[in-house]
Amino acid sequence: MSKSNNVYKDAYNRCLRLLDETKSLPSEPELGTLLGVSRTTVRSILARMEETGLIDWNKRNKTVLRAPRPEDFFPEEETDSLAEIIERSFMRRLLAGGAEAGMQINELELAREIGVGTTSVREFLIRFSRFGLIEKRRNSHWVLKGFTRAFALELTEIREIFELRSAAAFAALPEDSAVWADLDRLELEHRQLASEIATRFNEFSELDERFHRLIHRASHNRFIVDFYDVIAMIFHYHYQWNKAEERQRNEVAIQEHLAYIAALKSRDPGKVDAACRKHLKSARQTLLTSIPEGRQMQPA
Amino acid sequence: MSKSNNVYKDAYNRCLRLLDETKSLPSEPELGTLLGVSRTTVRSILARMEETGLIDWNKRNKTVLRAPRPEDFFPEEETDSLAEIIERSFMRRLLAGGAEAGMQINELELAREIGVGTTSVREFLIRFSRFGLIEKRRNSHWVLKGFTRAFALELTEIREIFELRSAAAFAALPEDSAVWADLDRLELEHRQLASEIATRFNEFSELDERFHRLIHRASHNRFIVDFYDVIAMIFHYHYQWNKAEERQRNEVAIQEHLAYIAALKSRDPGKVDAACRKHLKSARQTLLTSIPEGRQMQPA
DNA sequence: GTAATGTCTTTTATCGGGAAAAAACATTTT
DNA sequence: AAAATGTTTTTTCCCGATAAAAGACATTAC
Repeated sequence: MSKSNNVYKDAYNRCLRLLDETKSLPSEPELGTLLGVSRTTVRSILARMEETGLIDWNKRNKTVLRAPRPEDFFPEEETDSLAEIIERSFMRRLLAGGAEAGMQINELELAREIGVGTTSVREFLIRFSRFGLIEKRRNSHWVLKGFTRAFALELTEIREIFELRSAAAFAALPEDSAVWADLDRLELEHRQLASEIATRFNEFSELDERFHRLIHRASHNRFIVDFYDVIAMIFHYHYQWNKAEERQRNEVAIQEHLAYIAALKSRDPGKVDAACRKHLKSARQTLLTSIPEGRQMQPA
Repeated sequence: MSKSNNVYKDAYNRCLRLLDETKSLPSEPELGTLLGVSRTTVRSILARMEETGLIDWNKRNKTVLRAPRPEDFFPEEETDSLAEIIERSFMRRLLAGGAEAGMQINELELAREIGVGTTSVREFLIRFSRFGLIEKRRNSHWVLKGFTRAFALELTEIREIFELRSAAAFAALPEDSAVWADLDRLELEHRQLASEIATRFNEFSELDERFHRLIHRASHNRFIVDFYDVIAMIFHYHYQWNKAEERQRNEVAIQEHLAYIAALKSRDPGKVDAACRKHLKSARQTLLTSIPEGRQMQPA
């Protein structure tokens, strides 16, 4: 079987959405950039679109013949990369409970249960290990360290160090830096979301990530920027898992963000520090309350 | 070929050194713990030792018949794991120059040149990516970010944040903590090394790592502890590469460590902070001077 | 002559297989 | 009965192979 063509399927689906907007598609290289794939994949997409009568394709001419129908799309689950499938499956087990600290992780068993090769699982575990939740025993199995209270505290400690620093760096950026426009745009999005919170509260998670990444980038330090991957990952699954009071929490967070943005715009270090601290404190609280107190990691 | 038996060969060599010290070897499980391998490997070792007339092996009885000779040992290069081989080979290229920032890294080519399978190279690159020197383009090649001045500055910035924090935590540890004994032992080792600096200056690198790891552990934060892997890796290869003024540098560093240790023992936060800062500053300087000024990373 | 399309080559992502090493189970020894 | 040895099973590590995807080169269109 070797390799699934999820890249093609995902790009195909995204390309279908373009058909609604135009009467004819752009050049192959242009489509490639637009969809983030190579020309090889673009040509496969065009070939299929011609086959299914969606477009008429003749060299430079790619005329749209009809609007895409629901059945033209590939099923969602076929557009995920193996890495995403493995990650989701792994995180589900991890958060579903029964995943005690100290437990062994078996590559072969994981591979079998998910229905993929061992190589993909190995690569996933190696990549995943930087999140600090698992650890490798040389020439042997992986050990689960567990999504514990200790983990959350260690994670948020670093987050707070890094974000306070990044926020200070952000506020010190020159007037003509492009980030101020980015910040304005984010502020607007926050206000829009706040006004429609009743129906759109679940969109906050994505906005949250973009906001914090913008701030972290101001550190100009790859280790700080990369560390946000760990935070984003944890919060991503945390949000999926723990929906209790979601709307309420997000409403509070939006207001904190707006205060934080105002502080950044004031460029007053003291205000920035205070607003940042306040928000981080409640973020930590949210995370901590979702972790059951009972089980603690055993000392090694 | 599938898998090399380097674990066996390395353990065999280490086991040979035990023969000098005793008249008979301990039980199989005990040997396994001692050598850090499974009983399966222990039994392979014993089997060969019997074959080559090194021991007489009969059930619980493992009598040493003769002292090991140089030709009994497996060649050093056969005892390295594939991961180590790939890492060394990769770092040599990286530091040997000609490795410009932005350059592409080709898995297949690397695998061919080192003479290993692509899987091992891929796994290495994934593991290595957390050091911040390379980056993956989705569905495509890796990009070298380069061992640049910017890298060194970003690395040392984090190091300083983490170590100042860890040092403060260390000094605040209770009197009865085991770390104070560890620190005393390290202090002694420093003094011994200082007195024989003329002949043993190249042993400093290893002592340096142990010292800093001890301090970082006081943070009780896995992300801080793990980050020292990045520092250790960089300094390890940096030391191998840049031997200029090595003795002089190490002599200074030992004195700084001793002052740092004294400050920790005083448990005076102000003194700790000052001694730590002073040492980190000169460590940063050492690293920076070894990096050519000229080439800078291109903005993305 | 620039930028597209058409064609061919190389590289990446992933699997299955096989030897090395670990782990589990059964049996013996003290 | 605790701990060793003997035996069998399982898992990890690593390679080679193959389809998907990217990339390079050749050709054509404007």
